[in-house]
Amino acid sequence: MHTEPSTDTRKLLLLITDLCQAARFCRQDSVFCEGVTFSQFLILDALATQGRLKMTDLHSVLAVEKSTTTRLVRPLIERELVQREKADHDLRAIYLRITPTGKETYQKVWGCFTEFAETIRGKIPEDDRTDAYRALKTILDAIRNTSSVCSCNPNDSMKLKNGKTEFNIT
Amino acid sequence: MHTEPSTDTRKLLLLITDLCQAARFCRQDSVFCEGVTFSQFLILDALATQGRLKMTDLHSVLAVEKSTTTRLVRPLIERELVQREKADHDLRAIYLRITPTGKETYQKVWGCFTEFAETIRGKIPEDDRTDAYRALKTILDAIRNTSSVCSCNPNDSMKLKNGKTEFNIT
DNA sequence: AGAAAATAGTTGTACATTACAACCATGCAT
DNA sequence: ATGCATGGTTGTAATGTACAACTATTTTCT
Repeated sequence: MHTEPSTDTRKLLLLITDLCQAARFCRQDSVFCEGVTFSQFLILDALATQGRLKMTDLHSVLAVEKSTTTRLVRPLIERELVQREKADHDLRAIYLRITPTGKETYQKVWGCFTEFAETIRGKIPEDDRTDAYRALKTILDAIRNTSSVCSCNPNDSMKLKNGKTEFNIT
Repeated sequence: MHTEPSTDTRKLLLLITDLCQAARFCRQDSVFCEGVTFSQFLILDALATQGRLKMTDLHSVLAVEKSTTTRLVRPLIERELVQREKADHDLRAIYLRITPTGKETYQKVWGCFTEFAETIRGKIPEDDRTDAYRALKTILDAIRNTSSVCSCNPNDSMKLKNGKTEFNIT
């Protein structure tokens, strides 16, 4: 059986659409609680399970740019769920540690997330579960490891976004 | 074999983390071209394949709030990739139609996306492919159909959001 | 030792995605 | 009619995100 490429492309488009919707859904406030967003929960989780971490470590946990990490962490520090510590071996680095309050909050939020996770789990036939997880992981990895700079994109200097035009006259 | 809940919850957390990253990745500019974003591509696709559509129809295609639809469509109209038409049977409704320019752009972007899709497809073992797609769909649907308002969330009035503070660590 | 390069982190800026609430115009039902 | 429902836009704002510029420190190489 030969799969026609364009049909398959469309299948992937639909899947990715669903994927984006699901991702959106998972980050909704209603999934969490205590005023903690998904990213913040990930940070708390990393700190709670791995102990003291540097900002750099968080970059890879969150897979975001360093400036983004700074901004994601900020509200946690303001709320004193996380605290900053100077690293003595390197004055540039900053360690983060979860505070006792942070730990409490983390546990509550973990509770919320567990409810959510259990509901989802309940909707996946038990027999399929392991396979489904594995399959999902395969696809997600495939997506993430695709470094696609689309070939028709040689020079996006005059990209039109939201009606605002920039002309590069050289 | 009994699956321990908390382990399984963690498994789902990791999966969802990956999911969000993948979704983010898929919407990157590098996947598309012609200055069209993922959502805009979806709109063009819907119009190209289904012909004239009302804003309302797009709400469900995109699964977003109506105000969001308005804003997503706007740049396409400004760039004249899509045009608005009054519906005569209902003066409130507005029909959208893809323009010839829009169709051209759509085809180019579809090309970009095809490249992307093919790269991904190449990374999923052929035997697994059908199963993987199905499994993914199962999980995504499970997620989307989970109406989780977490029970510890009676009143999130005192939420602290991204304030602006300068760090002072001494 | 001193200059150059690399690394850690913050801030400025900007954009994408998204929602809720308020609003306007039109259509429908009682 | 009058009032509720529907389709759409605008105001406002939160969240996530990146890139570039900058500071401060550390490392590396001459």
